[in-house]
Amino acid sequence: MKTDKQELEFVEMARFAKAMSHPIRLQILSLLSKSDCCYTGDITDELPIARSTLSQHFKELKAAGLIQGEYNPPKIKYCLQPDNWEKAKKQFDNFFESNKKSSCC
Amino acid sequence: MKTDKQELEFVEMARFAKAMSHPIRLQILSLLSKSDCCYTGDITDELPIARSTLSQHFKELKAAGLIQGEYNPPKIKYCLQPDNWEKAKKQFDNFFESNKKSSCC
DNA sequence: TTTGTATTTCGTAAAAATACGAAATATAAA
DNA sequence: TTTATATTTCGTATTTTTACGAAATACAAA
Repeated sequence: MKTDKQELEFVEMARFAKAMSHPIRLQILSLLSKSDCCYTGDITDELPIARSTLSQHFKELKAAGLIQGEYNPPKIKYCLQPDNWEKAKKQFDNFFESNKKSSCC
Repeated sequence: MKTDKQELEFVEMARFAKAMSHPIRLQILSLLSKSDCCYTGDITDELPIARSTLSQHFKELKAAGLIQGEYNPPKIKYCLQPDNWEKAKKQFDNFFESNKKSSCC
């Protein structure tokens, strides 16, 4: 069914939205992009939050597929995950586009 | 400071993202738009969920400012909230736009 | 006035998110 | 080998989210 397909799409999009539903995580994503899409510095210099908490946020962004990390202890290099990033962008674009503000209200 | 301004923007955007972080709520938003941005029918016909649960989802969408409802008991007419809808659209657009996939990864 | 309809609020329970500090991990540098 | 560095994992506590059924609400129609 077509409906089921869209329902699955919504499930996936909701997962991206949830990953973006915390200010810290939006800041992380923004930081990653600003440093040419990757970041290696000490990110707690930029964010007022415990390291372990930050690590949890990274974990969630990774679980949602929005970022990826190369681990070379004691450093890690975090990057946006280009494919899913593009996918999320398209889903949101499309969602807002096909749900335009109309004149009915 | 400029940073604080952006932080506030992220707080607001995170609120929109959270409102959109559940498949049912995405379906609701989608339904509203498809029925010319408003909906008056029995929405539980379309969604496999208890009425009270649905009502909670409506409440959250309302709290986030994405929808509005005219209450004429026993019916309610739900509509997208055009201004905030537009605002959310722009925030997401802008966020993905300024965080483009680059060639670094 | 009673009945029907569509919705919300209430009470409750279970699961998930958020945050922290302490300890563990893995490598580089001294 | 010891020390320093950046990060994760663990244990824990608090708050928030999600879901349901039962009861309440508010009006229209019979």
